[in-house]
Amino acid sequence: MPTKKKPQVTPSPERRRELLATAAEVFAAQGYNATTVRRIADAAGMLAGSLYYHFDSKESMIDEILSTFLTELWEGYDAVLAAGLAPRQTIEALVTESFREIDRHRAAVAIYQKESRQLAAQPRFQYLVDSQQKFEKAWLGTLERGVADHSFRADLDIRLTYRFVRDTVWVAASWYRPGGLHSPEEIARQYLSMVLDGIALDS
Amino acid sequence: MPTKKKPQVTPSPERRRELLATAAEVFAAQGYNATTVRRIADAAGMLAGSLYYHFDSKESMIDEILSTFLTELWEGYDAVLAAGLAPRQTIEALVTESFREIDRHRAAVAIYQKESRQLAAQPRFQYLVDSQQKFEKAWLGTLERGVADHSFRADLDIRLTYRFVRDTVWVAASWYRPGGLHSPEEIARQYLSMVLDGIALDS
DNA sequence: ATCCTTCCCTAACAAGTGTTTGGTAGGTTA
DNA sequence: TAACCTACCAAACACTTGTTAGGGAAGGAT
Repeated sequence: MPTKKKPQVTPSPERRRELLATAAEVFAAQGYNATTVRRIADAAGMLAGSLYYHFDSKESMIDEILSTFLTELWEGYDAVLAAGLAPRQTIEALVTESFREIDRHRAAVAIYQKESRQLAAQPRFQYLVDSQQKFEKAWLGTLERGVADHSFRADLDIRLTYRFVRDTVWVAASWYRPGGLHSPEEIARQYLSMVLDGIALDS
Repeated sequence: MPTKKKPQVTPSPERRRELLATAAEVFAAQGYNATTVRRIADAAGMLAGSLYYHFDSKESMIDEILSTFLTELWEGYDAVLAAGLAPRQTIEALVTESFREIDRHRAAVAIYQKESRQLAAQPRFQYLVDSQQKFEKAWLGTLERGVADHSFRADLDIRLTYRFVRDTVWVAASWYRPGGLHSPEEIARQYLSMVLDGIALDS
């Protein structure tokens, strides 16, 4: 069989996860392109070349970081969407789940926010496009159902509303630090309160 | 005087502005670090080295793009803040002004969003930190005044509210395209309606 | 004692990076 | 006509980049 022979090495998955975690931190802090493999190796306490025992490229590092995150994210989302909740309750559950994911995958979310648009252009990262479409479908659909059953206002541009809700949730990853004053659930509660009812005092 | 002698050349300011505009587009599309000077030169129809007749570094290009944008932004903001409006009207004016700036400086805003955190670490870009602090002061102060005079809800974490309002406005630069269906003022109106009154239908 | 596997190091590579230097075509001024 | 200025090109520079190849130390298995 004259296929490509992978080198006969078997790095431990735990070590890989450790290295991916530190790589994710550096990517999130410096940006993917601005991050050199030497910088990652530094943070991991080894030399640049040694990373290639565990990964075959810098690109597959960010690939694994993002795909792992998205897999977990969709586990949560699919569970919510399958629960058959009313529109408003669905939005509440999705937002809460999102903040939990930000809590668990802060670095990955930050990377996703910054780099996904660029990466999505490459065929290798097609799953980013797929995920984004699925994402839009879920949120837009829920909002539309909510307008139909009079949970949500009908006088707003629905796409504008979608982007509004989506962005307000995910940009939180840029400033959120786990272990802060507020739990993910508390932040979700306040965000939902603002998004649903507004910050103005009705008089 | 044994100081550094600048080369005795005088590029035209109009050509500089043209080149900065194309550079800003490329920076916004590809990211600052991922953008090579050869790519900018390509887009401008010249060779990489020729850019150095007009600018002395890639860094001073992004520097000039951002500082020009911030100067104009603060002209608008300062006018609003000096008008002595009530809190709610101040917020409305600031948001509207922000969307006008996004309309005028779409590329610069996108660059600012993506790169400012990184750049702010360098002494050369200290003005980014200054601007961000002034920004926070203006918005937080207005929100606090609004809570005091019962324009805004008092049951929300004020810093969370600040980040919420700030982010919802500026992330729009990532998807906004001038000449679209909605004018900046129309987008501002809808955003304000959502932020102030929420997307839920009060029943 | 030998072998094998895991994990990292040393040292280099080719390609790409921002930048510099010297030159030059074409227009304007003297 | 000569001098000059603007705006660019051509070609190289020093350096950084991601990546590879070969080797070796440690430890468990045989």
